[in-house]
Amino acid sequence: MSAQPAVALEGVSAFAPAVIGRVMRQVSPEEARGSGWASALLISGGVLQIPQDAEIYGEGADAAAFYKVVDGVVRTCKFRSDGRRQIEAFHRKGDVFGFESGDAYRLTAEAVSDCTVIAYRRRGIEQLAATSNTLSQQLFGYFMQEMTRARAHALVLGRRSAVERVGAFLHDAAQRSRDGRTISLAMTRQDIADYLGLTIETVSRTLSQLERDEVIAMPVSRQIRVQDPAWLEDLAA
Amino acid sequence: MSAQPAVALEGVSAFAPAVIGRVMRQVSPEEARGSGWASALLISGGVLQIPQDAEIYGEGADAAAFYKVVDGVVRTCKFRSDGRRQIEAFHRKGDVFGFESGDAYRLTAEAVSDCTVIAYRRRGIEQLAATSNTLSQQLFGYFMQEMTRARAHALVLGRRSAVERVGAFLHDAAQRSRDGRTISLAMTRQDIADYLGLTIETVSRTLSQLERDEVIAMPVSRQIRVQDPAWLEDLAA
DNA sequence: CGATTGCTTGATACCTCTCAACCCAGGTGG
DNA sequence: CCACCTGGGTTGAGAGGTATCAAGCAATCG
Repeated sequence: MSAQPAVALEGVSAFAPAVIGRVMRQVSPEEARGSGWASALLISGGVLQIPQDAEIYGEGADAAAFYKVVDGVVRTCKFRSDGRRQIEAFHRKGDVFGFESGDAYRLTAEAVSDCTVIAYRRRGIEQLAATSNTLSQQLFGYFMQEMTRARAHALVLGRRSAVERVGAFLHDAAQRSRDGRTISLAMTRQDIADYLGLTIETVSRTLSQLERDEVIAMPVSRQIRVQDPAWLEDLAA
Repeated sequence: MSAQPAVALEGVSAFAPAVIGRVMRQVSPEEARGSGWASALLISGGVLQIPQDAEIYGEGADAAAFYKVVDGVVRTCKFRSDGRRQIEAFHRKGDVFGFESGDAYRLTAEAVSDCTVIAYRRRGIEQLAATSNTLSQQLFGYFMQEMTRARAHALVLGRRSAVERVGAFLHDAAQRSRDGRTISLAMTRQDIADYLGLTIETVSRTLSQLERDEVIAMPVSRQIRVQDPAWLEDLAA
């Protein structure tokens, strides 16, 4: 269960899931500063390598930083008392995650695959935003993106049938792929199921059915090619 | 399609459901300026009275304004090609809605009950935010609230059973009520169903079952009293 | 008063969950 | 090299819950 991420030169406290990671690779200054605004907020040593399935931060931990994905995929999720897990979002290269209104994280963030992320200090962000027009707009943009995704996710979950949910997931994934058709999945069927509010079996069955209907091709389970984009488009409408 | 929020004194076109409402009541200056920041953005004549079920703005319309609820309840929703409707959120007194990242609204806003809302100009908001620390923080706060709600809604919809969904809805509604137990519903069963991704019959049956189990009391269909708060609490956990 | 609207309740069909078996690829160890 | 194990994924059979179709009730309205 424990997802001590990682990676400590010396002793990582077993009870401090919030303290994680260390610099393992040097990222270029341009990459870290990203869109220009971030240098003032960049945490020294804030470039983190997170191994697969390791925790980046845990629910309830002090929300002192927010993060930007450089490489890999991150999931933010909630664990219920009955053991079920709801994935709120997958974050890919360029996405920012970990914004919080309160002092503590309300979700857990974990690495779906091996990841590189950059941590930015949260404290002082408002003051900086007030002095810098561009920073303000950048943050606003990231924020909007997060919100738009959250809304879109809620709309998908509001759909009742499994085909519609899986279809929406594929549609979204295809949109973000290079050519708009070829999807390489970093996540397991369980991840997809927990994201869509379905069971792993239903996800598997639905994908198989879509393959039989020649909407998609699935040479291996983690590689999906969309054969009939129009069909997905209609479903999403 | 156009949703000029404002305020036609004469002639409401029968074919322009988007053009609705007009100033019917004078709202005090303090009320309109609200938290102090808003006077600069307040649209002249921007206090609107919206009759029940009227549209405030439509999906696709130019997102020139955002709104604050003074009184009543507003729903933001999406209509699908198959005629189904998904309600993204209910907005109550003090809530702000209509934030958009792009130029057009992605959702439709309608009055669940007779409403009073204030419209604020969106243009120029970034500049203002950059010059005013307090405005920036206020907006940030509203924004965060919206995002937190969207996330919470997605988590509820990720839950599979009808009892859990209805329970979460009741829990939330009770939280916002005066005494934490007595709920006055402004919305119909259909609204609730479209918000929870269920059918009207399932919502009705679930409420009846909860009443039989003495978790709630329902003297009339729009009035619900929570008898067993702990039970709801456990369900929400 | 009949018509309409919002809501509840019943019977049945359908879809997803659950439980279970099985397949496959990769890794390990004898 | 092969037996074995493991984790991820697929598939099957049956149970259970929600959607669907249909009827009926109560309050409101013209």
